[in-house]
Amino acid sequence: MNPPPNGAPDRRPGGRTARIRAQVLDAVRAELGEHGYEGLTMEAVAARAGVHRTTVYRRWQDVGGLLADVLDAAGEDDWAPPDTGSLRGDLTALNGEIHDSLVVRPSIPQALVAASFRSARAADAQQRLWEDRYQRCEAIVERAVERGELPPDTAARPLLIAATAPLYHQLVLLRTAPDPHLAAQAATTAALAATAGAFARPAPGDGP
Amino acid sequence: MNPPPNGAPDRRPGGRTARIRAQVLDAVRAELGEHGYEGLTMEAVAARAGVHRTTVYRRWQDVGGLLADVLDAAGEDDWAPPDTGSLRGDLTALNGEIHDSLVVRPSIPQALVAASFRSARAADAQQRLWEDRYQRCEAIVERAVERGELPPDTAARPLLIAATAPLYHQLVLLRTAPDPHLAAQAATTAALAATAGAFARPAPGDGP
DNA sequence: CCACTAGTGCGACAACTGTTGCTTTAAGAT
DNA sequence: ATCTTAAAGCAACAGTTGTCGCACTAGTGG
Repeated sequence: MNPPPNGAPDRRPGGRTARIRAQVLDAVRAELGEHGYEGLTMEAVAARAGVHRTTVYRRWQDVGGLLADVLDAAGEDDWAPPDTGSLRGDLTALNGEIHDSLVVRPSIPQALVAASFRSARAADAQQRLWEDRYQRCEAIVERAVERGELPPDTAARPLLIAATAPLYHQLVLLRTAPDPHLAAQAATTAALAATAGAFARPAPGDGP
Repeated sequence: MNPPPNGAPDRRPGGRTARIRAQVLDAVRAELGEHGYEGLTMEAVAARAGVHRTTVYRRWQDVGGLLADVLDAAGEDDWAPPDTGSLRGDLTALNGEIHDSLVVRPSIPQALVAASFRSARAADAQQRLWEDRYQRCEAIVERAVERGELPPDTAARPLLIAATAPLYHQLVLLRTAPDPHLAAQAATTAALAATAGAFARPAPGDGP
Protein backbone atom coordinates (compact mmCIF):
# COMPACT_ATOMS: atom_id res chain seq x y z
CA MET A 1 0.00 0.00 0.00
CA ASN A 2 1.46 3.30 1.12
CA PRO A 3 4.05 4.08 3.77
CA PRO A 4 2.83 3.68 7.34
CA PRO A 5 0.95 6.82 8.28
CA ASN A 6 1.78 6.96 11.94
CA GLY A 7 5.20 8.48 11.83
CA ALA A 8 6.86 5.20 10.90
CA PRO A 9 10.29 6.04 12.29
CA ASP A 10 11.60 2.77 10.86
CA ARG A 11 14.12 4.15 8.46
CA ARG A 12 15.19 7.35 10.13
CA PRO A 13 14.33 7.55 13.83
CA GLY A 14 16.33 10.75 14.03
CA GLY A 15 15.43 13.74 16.09
CA ARG A 16 13.67 15.82 13.48
CA THR A 17 11.12 13.23 12.36
CA ALA A 18 10.13 12.40 15.91
CA ARG A 19 10.15 16.04 16.94
CA ILE A 20 7.84 17.06 14.14
CA ARG A 21 5.48 14.23 14.89
CA ALA A 22 5.30 15.33 18.52
CA GLN A 23 4.75 18.95 17.51
CA VAL A 24 1.95 18.02 15.14
CA LEU A 25 0.18 15.67 17.56
CA ASP A 26 0.40 18.29 20.28
CA ALA A 27 -1.05 20.80 17.88
CA VAL A 28 -3.92 18.44 17.08
CA ARG A 29 -4.78 18.00 20.74
CA ALA A 30 -4.54 21.73 21.35
CA GLU A 31 -6.73 22.60 18.37
CA LEU A 32 -9.18 19.92 19.42
CA GLY A 33 -9.27 21.46 22.87
CA GLU A 34 -9.84 24.98 21.60
CA HIS A 35 -12.17 24.60 18.65
CA GLY A 36 -13.45 21.06 19.01
CA TYR A 37 -13.53 18.61 16.17
CA GLU A 38 -15.48 20.96 13.96
CA GLY A 39 -12.70 23.51 13.93
CA LEU A 40 -9.93 21.00 13.28
CA THR A 41 -8.34 21.75 9.91
CA MET A 42 -5.08 20.63 8.40
CA GLU A 43 -4.14 24.25 7.86
CA ALA A 44 -4.55 25.24 11.51
CA VAL A 45 -2.71 22.18 12.77
CA ALA A 46 0.23 22.84 10.47
CA ALA A 47 0.38 26.51 11.44
CA ARG A 48 0.26 25.80 15.15
CA ALA A 49 2.88 23.08 14.88
CA GLY A 50 5.12 25.49 13.00
CA VAL A 51 5.27 23.06 10.10
CA HIS A 52 4.40 23.38 6.44
CA ARG A 53 0.98 22.21 5.25
CA THR A 54 2.48 19.83 2.76
CA THR A 55 4.35 17.97 5.47
CA VAL A 56 1.16 17.28 7.34
CA TYR A 57 -0.66 16.17 4.20
CA ARG A 58 2.17 13.87 3.18
CA ARG A 59 2.54 12.09 6.50
CA TRP A 60 -1.07 11.94 7.67
CA GLN A 61 -3.10 12.44 4.48
CA ASP A 62 -6.18 13.93 6.13
CA VAL A 63 -7.84 14.86 9.42
CA GLY A 64 -8.78 11.25 10.00
CA GLY A 65 -5.15 10.23 9.75
CA LEU A 66 -4.17 12.80 12.35
CA LEU A 67 -6.85 11.60 14.73
CA ALA A 68 -5.90 7.98 14.12
CA ASP A 69 -2.35 8.74 15.16
CA VAL A 70 -3.56 10.57 18.26
CA LEU A 71 -5.76 7.60 19.11
CA ASP A 72 -2.92 5.13 18.67
CA ALA A 73 -0.73 7.28 20.89
CA ALA A 74 -3.51 7.34 23.48
CA GLY A 75 -3.50 3.55 23.64
CA GLU A 76 0.17 3.47 24.60
CA ASP A 77 -0.40 4.64 28.14
CA ASP A 78 -0.43 2.53 31.31
CA TRP A 79 -4.03 3.10 32.30
CA ALA A 80 -5.54 0.45 34.55
CA PRO A 81 -9.16 0.03 35.66
CA PRO A 82 -9.99 1.08 39.24
CA ASP A 83 -9.67 -1.50 42.00
CA THR A 84 -11.91 -0.66 44.94
CA GLY A 85 -12.51 -4.13 46.35
CA SER A 86 -16.03 -4.70 45.04
CA LEU A 87 -17.63 -5.16 41.64
CA ARG A 88 -20.08 -2.37 42.17
CA GLY A 89 -17.38 -0.06 43.43
CA ASP A 90 -15.13 -0.80 40.48
CA LEU A 91 -17.88 -0.23 37.94
CA THR A 92 -18.98 2.96 39.63
CA ALA A 93 -15.45 4.34 39.69
CA LEU A 94 -14.94 3.33 36.07
CA ASN A 95 -18.15 5.03 35.04
CA GLY A 96 -17.10 8.09 36.98
CA GLU A 97 -13.93 8.33 34.92
CA ILE A 98 -15.87 7.91 31.69
CA HIS A 99 -18.42 10.46 32.79
CA ASP A 100 -15.80 13.07 33.61
CA SER A 101 -13.96 12.56 30.32
CA LEU A 102 -17.19 13.05 28.40
CA VAL A 103 -18.58 16.12 30.12
CA VAL A 104 -15.55 18.40 30.08
CA ARG A 105 -15.85 20.89 27.23
CA PRO A 106 -14.46 20.39 24.80
CA SER A 107 -14.14 16.66 25.26
CA ILE A 108 -11.34 14.89 23.42
CA PRO A 109 -13.09 11.50 23.47
CA GLN A 110 -16.21 13.13 22.03
CA ALA A 111 -14.14 14.64 19.26
CA LEU A 112 -12.50 11.31 18.53
CA VAL A 113 -15.88 9.61 18.28
CA ALA A 114 -17.02 12.31 15.90
CA ALA A 115 -13.90 11.84 13.83
CA SER A 116 -14.44 8.11 13.58
CA PHE A 117 -17.56 8.80 11.56
CA ARG A 118 -15.69 10.76 8.96
CA SER A 119 -12.60 8.69 8.44
CA ALA A 120 -12.21 4.96 8.04
CA ARG A 121 -8.70 5.12 9.44
CA ALA A 122 -9.81 7.01 12.51
CA ALA A 123 -12.62 4.48 12.92
CA ASP A 124 -10.12 1.63 12.86
CA ALA A 125 -7.89 3.32 15.40
CA GLN A 126 -10.91 4.04 17.55
CA GLN A 127 -11.91 0.40 17.42
CA ARG A 128 -8.41 -0.67 18.47
CA LEU A 129 -8.55 1.71 21.41
CA TRP A 130 -11.97 0.51 22.57
CA GLU A 131 -10.83 -3.10 22.31
CA ASP A 132 -7.72 -2.36 24.35
CA ARG A 133 -9.69 -0.55 27.04
CA TYR A 134 -12.36 -3.21 27.42
CA GLN A 135 -9.67 -5.87 27.47
CA ARG A 136 -7.99 -4.18 30.40
CA CYS A 137 -11.34 -3.79 32.14
CA GLU A 138 -11.97 -7.50 32.08
CA ALA A 139 -9.73 -7.59 35.13
CA ILE A 140 -12.61 -6.06 37.07
CA VAL A 141 -14.80 -9.05 36.29
CA GLU A 142 -12.03 -11.56 36.93
CA ARG A 143 -11.42 -10.13 40.36
CA ALA A 144 -15.14 -10.22 41.15
CA VAL A 145 -15.25 -13.88 40.14
CA GLU A 146 -12.25 -14.66 42.34
CA ARG A 147 -13.94 -12.93 45.26
CA GLY A 148 -16.99 -15.09 44.70
CA GLU A 149 -19.20 -12.12 43.82
CA LEU A 150 -19.99 -13.56 40.41
CA PRO A 151 -20.48 -17.05 39.02
CA PRO A 152 -17.29 -18.32 37.34
CA ASP A 153 -18.85 -18.57 33.88
CA THR A 154 -19.71 -14.87 33.70
CA ALA A 155 -19.03 -13.27 30.32
CA ALA A 156 -16.98 -10.17 31.02
CA ARG A 157 -17.56 -8.18 27.84
CA PRO A 158 -21.39 -8.00 27.84
CA LEU A 159 -21.29 -7.09 31.52
CA LEU A 160 -18.86 -4.24 30.92
CA ILE A 161 -20.89 -3.05 27.95
CA ALA A 162 -24.09 -3.09 29.98
CA ALA A 163 -22.41 -1.03 32.68
CA THR A 164 -20.84 1.62 30.48
CA ALA A 165 -23.12 1.84 27.45
CA PRO A 166 -25.83 3.97 29.11
CA LEU A 167 -23.23 6.66 29.84
CA TYR A 168 -22.05 6.87 26.27
CA HIS A 169 -25.58 6.69 25.01
CA GLN A 170 -26.81 9.59 27.09
CA LEU A 171 -23.77 11.81 26.86
CA VAL A 172 -22.61 11.15 23.32
CA LEU A 173 -25.66 10.11 21.35
CA LEU A 174 -28.65 11.56 23.21
CA ARG A 175 -26.73 14.57 24.59
CA THR A 176 -28.99 14.94 27.57
CA ALA A 177 -27.87 17.10 30.45
CA PRO A 178 -25.14 15.41 32.52
CA ASP A 179 -26.79 13.53 35.37
CA PRO A 180 -24.54 13.44 38.47
CA HIS A 181 -25.65 10.00 39.62
CA LEU A 182 -26.01 8.51 36.18
CA ALA A 183 -22.64 6.78 36.48
CA ALA A 184 -23.52 5.09 39.75
CA GLN A 185 -26.98 4.21 38.52
CA ALA A 186 -25.74 2.36 35.45
CA ALA A 187 -22.97 0.64 37.38
CA THR A 188 -25.34 -0.53 40.10
CA THR A 189 -27.86 -1.86 37.60
CA ALA A 190 -25.21 -3.84 35.75
CA ALA A 191 -23.73 -5.22 38.95
CA LEU A 192 -27.17 -6.27 40.11
CA ALA A 193 -27.95 -8.04 36.87
CA ALA A 194 -24.56 -9.72 36.88
CA THR A 195 -24.97 -10.99 40.43
CA ALA A 196 -28.30 -12.45 39.39
CA GLY A 197 -26.47 -14.42 36.71
CA ALA A 198 -27.65 -12.43 33.70
CA PHE A 199 -24.29 -12.77 31.98
CA ALA A 200 -23.71 -16.47 32.44
CA ARG A 201 -22.34 -18.02 29.27
CA PRO A 202 -24.88 -20.24 27.48
CA ALA A 203 -22.60 -23.24 26.85
CA PRO A 204 -20.93 -24.38 30.07
CA GLY A 205 -18.82 -27.12 28.47
CA ASP A 206 -16.32 -24.91 26.67
CA GLY A 207 -13.21 -26.41 28.30
CA PRO A 208 -10.35 -28.10 26.40
CA MET B 1 -32.84 34.81 13.93
CA ASN B 2 -33.12 33.71 10.33
CA PRO B 3 -36.07 32.42 8.33
CA PRO B 4 -37.18 28.90 9.28
CA PRO B 5 -34.94 26.46 7.42
CA ASN B 6 -37.36 23.60 7.02
CA GLY B 7 -39.37 24.69 4.08
CA ALA B 8 -41.44 27.16 6.12
CA PRO B 9 -44.43 27.25 3.82
CA ASP B 10 -45.92 30.04 5.89
CA ARG B 11 -46.02 32.74 3.30
CA ARG B 12 -46.38 30.82 0.10
CA PRO B 13 -47.52 27.21 0.50
CA GLY B 14 -47.83 26.92 -3.26
CA GLY B 15 -47.07 23.84 -5.27
CA ARG B 16 -43.54 24.66 -6.37
CA THR B 17 -42.07 25.31 -2.93
CA ALA B 18 -43.47 22.10 -1.51
CA ARG B 19 -42.55 20.16 -4.61
CA ILE B 20 -38.95 21.26 -4.50
CA ARG B 21 -38.69 20.48 -0.82
CA ALA B 22 -39.95 16.95 -1.48
CA GLN B 23 -37.55 16.52 -4.40
CA VAL B 24 -34.60 17.64 -2.34
CA LEU B 25 -35.43 15.53 0.71
CA ASP B 26 -35.93 12.50 -1.52
CA ALA B 27 -32.58 13.22 -3.10
CA VAL B 28 -30.95 13.41 0.34
CA ARG B 29 -32.33 10.03 1.34
CA ALA B 30 -31.31 8.50 -1.97
CA GLU B 31 -27.78 9.90 -1.80
CA LEU B 32 -27.53 8.76 1.80
CA GLY B 33 -28.57 5.30 0.71
CA GLU B 34 -26.08 5.13 -2.13
CA HIS B 35 -22.97 6.80 -0.82
CA GLY B 36 -23.62 7.02 2.92
CA TYR B 37 -23.10 10.14 4.90
CA GLU B 38 -19.55 10.57 3.70
CA GLY B 39 -20.64 10.98 0.12
CA LEU B 40 -23.43 13.41 0.87
CA THR B 41 -22.64 16.75 -0.74
CA MET B 42 -24.82 19.74 -1.47
CA GLU B 43 -23.75 19.54 -5.08
CA ALA B 44 -24.89 15.94 -5.54
CA VAL B 45 -28.19 16.52 -3.75
CA ALA B 46 -28.98 19.52 -5.92
CA ALA B 47 -28.08 17.67 -9.10
CA ARG B 48 -30.17 14.63 -8.21
CA ALA B 49 -33.13 16.76 -7.20
CA GLY B 50 -32.91 18.61 -10.50
CA VAL B 51 -32.50 21.86 -8.63
CA HIS B 52 -29.88 24.54 -8.69
CA ARG B 53 -27.14 24.50 -6.06
CA THR B 54 -27.97 27.99 -4.90
CA THR B 55 -31.52 26.98 -4.04
CA VAL B 56 -30.34 24.24 -1.73
CA TYR B 57 -27.82 26.53 -0.06
CA ARG B 58 -30.39 29.25 0.43
CA ARG B 59 -33.07 27.08 1.99
CA TRP B 60 -30.99 24.60 3.98
CA GLN B 61 -27.64 26.37 4.41
CA ASP B 62 -25.52 23.21 4.75
CA VAL B 63 -25.56 19.43 4.93
CA GLY B 64 -26.61 19.58 8.56
CA GLY B 65 -29.66 21.61 7.63
CA LEU B 66 -30.68 19.03 5.07
CA LEU B 67 -30.31 16.22 7.57
CA ALA B 68 -32.19 18.19 10.21
CA ASP B 69 -35.11 18.55 7.85
CA VAL B 70 -35.01 14.84 7.06
CA LEU B 71 -34.93 14.08 10.78
CA ASP B 72 -37.88 16.32 11.50
CA ALA B 73 -39.80 14.68 8.69
CA ALA B 74 -38.93 11.28 10.17
CA GLY B 75 -40.53 12.24 13.47
CA GLU B 76 -43.86 12.88 11.82
CA ASP B 77 -44.71 9.22 11.33
CA ASP B 78 -47.09 7.09 13.39
CA TRP B 79 -44.59 4.61 14.74
CA ALA B 80 -45.57 2.84 17.96
CA PRO B 81 -43.51 0.54 20.18
CA PRO B 82 -44.20 -3.21 19.93
CA ASP B 83 -46.84 -4.71 22.20
CA THR B 84 -46.23 -8.40 22.80
CA GLY B 85 -47.84 -8.81 26.20
CA SER B 86 -44.72 -8.93 28.35
CA LEU B 87 -41.98 -6.48 29.28
CA ARG B 88 -39.23 -8.76 28.12
CA GLY B 89 -41.03 -9.45 24.87
CA ASP B 90 -41.60 -5.77 24.19
CA LEU B 91 -37.99 -4.86 24.87
CA THR B 92 -36.71 -7.71 22.77
CA ALA B 93 -38.92 -6.75 19.84
CA LEU B 94 -37.91 -3.11 20.21
CA ASN B 95 -34.24 -4.02 20.24
CA GLY B 96 -34.81 -6.18 17.21
CA GLU B 97 -36.14 -3.19 15.30
CA ILE B 98 -33.21 -1.06 16.39
CA HIS B 99 -30.77 -3.79 15.50
CA ASP B 100 -32.14 -4.21 12.03
CA SER B 101 -32.15 -0.50 11.31
CA LEU B 102 -28.51 -0.25 12.35
CA VAL B 103 -27.05 -3.22 10.49
CA VAL B 104 -28.45 -2.65 7.02
CA ARG B 105 -25.83 -1.02 4.80
CA PRO B 106 -25.92 1.79 4.37
CA SER B 107 -27.90 2.61 7.49
CA ILE B 108 -29.85 5.85 7.52
CA PRO B 109 -29.88 6.10 11.34
CA GLN B 110 -26.11 5.62 11.38
CA ALA B 111 -25.73 8.38 8.85
CA LEU B 112 -27.96 10.68 10.88
CA VAL B 113 -25.91 10.05 13.99
CA ALA B 114 -22.77 10.83 12.06
CA ALA B 115 -24.34 14.02 10.79
CA SER B 116 -25.28 15.13 14.27
CA PHE B 117 -21.59 15.43 15.06
CA ARG B 118 -20.97 17.85 12.25
CA SER B 119 -23.91 20.16 12.52
CA ALA B 120 -25.49 21.74 15.55
CA ARG B 121 -28.83 21.92 13.77
CA ALA B 122 -28.75 18.25 12.87
CA ALA B 123 -27.82 17.52 16.48
CA ASP B 124 -30.85 19.43 17.72
CA ALA B 125 -33.14 17.63 15.32
CA GLN B 126 -31.60 14.33 16.32
CA GLN B 127 -32.22 15.12 19.98
CA ARG B 128 -35.87 15.94 19.25
CA LEU B 129 -36.27 12.64 17.44
CA TRP B 130 -34.69 10.60 20.25
CA GLU B 131 -36.88 12.37 22.79
CA ASP B 132 -39.97 11.63 20.77
CA ARG B 133 -39.07 7.97 20.36
CA TYR B 134 -38.26 7.36 24.00
CA GLN B 135 -41.42 9.18 24.99
CA ARG B 136 -43.48 6.83 22.89
CA CYS B 137 -41.60 3.85 24.32
CA GLU B 138 -42.56 4.75 27.85
CA ALA B 139 -45.85 3.03 27.04
CA ILE B 140 -43.96 -0.25 27.27
CA VAL B 141 -43.06 0.43 30.88
CA GLU B 142 -46.52 1.75 31.75
CA ARG B 143 -48.12 -1.43 30.43
CA ALA B 144 -45.67 -3.56 32.42
CA VAL B 145 -46.56 -1.65 35.56
CA GLU B 146 -50.26 -2.13 34.89
CA ARG B 147 -49.71 -5.85 34.44
CA GLY B 148 -47.92 -5.95 37.78
CA GLU B 149 -44.60 -6.94 36.25
CA LEU B 150 -42.89 -3.88 37.65
CA PRO B 151 -43.22 -1.81 40.82
CA PRO B 152 -45.36 1.29 40.21
CA ASP B 153 -42.56 3.73 40.97
CA THR B 154 -40.33 2.44 38.18
CA ALA B 155 -38.54 5.16 36.22
CA ALA B 156 -39.23 4.47 32.57
CA ARG B 157 -36.42 6.38 30.92
CA PRO B 158 -33.41 4.79 32.65
CA LEU B 159 -34.92 1.39 32.06
CA LEU B 160 -35.38 2.04 28.35
CA ILE B 161 -31.87 3.43 28.11
CA ALA B 162 -30.42 0.40 29.86
CA ALA B 163 -32.22 -1.88 27.44
CA THR B 164 -31.29 -0.14 24.22
CA ALA B 165 -27.94 1.50 24.95
CA PRO B 166 -25.82 -1.65 24.53
CA LEU B 167 -27.13 -2.04 21.00
CA TYR B 168 -26.19 1.46 19.97
CA HIS B 169 -22.91 1.20 21.78
CA GLN B 170 -21.83 -1.97 20.03
CA LEU B 171 -23.18 -1.21 16.58
CA VAL B 172 -22.59 2.53 16.33
CA LEU B 173 -19.66 3.31 18.60
CA LEU B 174 -17.70 0.07 18.94
CA ARG B 175 -18.66 -1.26 15.49
CA THR B 176 -18.25 -4.85 16.50
CA ALA B 177 -19.65 -7.56 14.26
CA PRO B 178 -23.47 -7.73 14.50
CA ASP B 179 -24.35 -10.31 17.15
CA PRO B 180 -27.67 -12.06 16.33
CA HIS B 181 -28.75 -12.49 19.95
CA LEU B 182 -27.38 -9.20 21.18
CA ALA B 183 -30.81 -7.60 21.03
CA ALA B 184 -32.42 -10.29 23.16
CA GLN B 185 -29.50 -10.35 25.57
CA ALA B 186 -29.66 -6.63 26.34
CA ALA B 187 -33.45 -6.69 26.61
CA THR B 188 -33.43 -9.63 28.97
CA THR B 189 -30.79 -8.09 31.19
CA ALA B 190 -32.69 -4.83 31.49
CA ALA B 191 -35.97 -6.59 32.16
CA LEU B 192 -34.33 -8.66 34.86
CA ALA B 193 -32.80 -5.64 36.56
CA ALA B 194 -36.11 -3.80 36.34
CA THR B 195 -38.04 -6.64 37.89
CA ALA B 196 -35.53 -6.64 40.73
CA GLY B 197 -36.43 -3.00 41.33
CA ALA B 198 -33.22 -1.46 39.99
CA PHE B 199 -35.10 1.47 38.49
CA ALA B 200 -37.26 2.43 41.46
CA ARG B 201 -37.36 6.17 41.87
CA PRO B 202 -35.45 7.42 44.93
CA ALA B 203 -38.06 9.86 46.30
CA PRO B 204 -41.44 8.12 46.58
CA GLY B 205 -43.37 11.15 47.88
CA ASP B 206 -43.44 13.23 44.70
CA GLY B 207 -47.22 13.37 44.42
CA PRO B 208 -49.31 16.58 44.82
C1' DC C 1 -56.98 38.62 -16.66
C1' DC C 2 -53.28 41.31 -14.76
C1' DA C 3 -49.98 42.97 -11.16
C1' DC C 4 -47.09 41.67 -7.32
C1' DT C 5 -43.44 39.25 -5.27
C1' DA C 6 -41.49 35.01 -2.92
C1' DG C 7 -38.70 31.82 -4.51
C1' DT C 8 -35.73 29.80 -8.14
C1' DG C 9 -32.23 29.82 -11.94
C1' DC C 10 -27.98 31.52 -13.57
C1' DG C 11 -23.19 32.91 -13.90
C1' DA C 12 -19.32 34.93 -11.88
C1' DC C 13 -16.49 35.11 -8.08
C1' DA C 14 -13.66 34.53 -3.64
C1' DA C 15 -12.04 31.32 -0.37
C1' DC C 16 -10.55 27.07 0.89
C1' DT C 17 -8.59 22.33 0.21
C1' DG C 18 -5.56 19.18 -1.41
C1' DT C 19 -1.76 17.93 -5.03
C1' DT C 20 2.64 18.06 -7.55
C1' DG C 21 7.47 19.00 -8.96
C1' DC C 22 11.31 20.85 -7.36
C1' DT C 23 14.65 22.68 -3.89
C1' DT C 24 16.68 22.68 0.60
C1' DT C 25 17.76 20.77 5.12
C1' DA C 26 19.66 17.55 8.24
C1' DA C 27 20.08 12.52 10.13
C1' DG C 28 22.95 8.67 9.57
C1' DA C 29 26.91 6.29 7.30
C1' DT C 30 31.56 6.04 5.34
C1' DA D 1 34.71 15.90 7.51
C1' DT D 2 31.85 14.75 3.61
C1' DC D 3 28.52 12.04 1.18
C1' DT D 4 23.93 10.09 0.73
C1' DT D 5 19.23 10.34 0.97
C1' DA D 6 14.87 10.55 3.80
C1' DA D 7 12.11 14.04 5.02
C1' DA D 8 10.63 19.00 5.17
C1' DG D 9 10.04 23.50 2.84
C1' DC D 10 8.27 26.05 -0.93
C1' DA D 11 5.37 27.86 -4.67
C1' DA D 12 2.28 27.20 -8.16
C1' DC D 13 -1.71 24.84 -9.49
C1' DA D 14 -6.46 22.46 -10.04
C1' DG D 15 -10.65 21.23 -7.90
C1' DT D 16 -14.21 22.07 -4.71
C1' DT D 17 -17.25 24.78 -1.71
C1' DG D 18 -19.95 28.46 -0.56
C1' DT D 19 -21.57 33.43 -1.73
C1' DC D 20 -23.60 37.35 -4.24
C1' DG D 21 -26.16 40.25 -7.58
C1' DC D 22 -29.31 40.03 -11.00
C1' DA D 23 -32.81 38.04 -14.17
C1' DC D 24 -36.69 35.26 -14.45
C1' DT D 25 -40.54 31.99 -13.25
C1' DA D 26 -44.70 30.96 -11.19
C1' DG D 27 -47.94 31.08 -7.05
C1' DT D 28 -51.00 34.60 -4.87
C1' DG D 29 -54.29 38.33 -4.64
C1' DG D 30 -56.99 41.93 -6.71
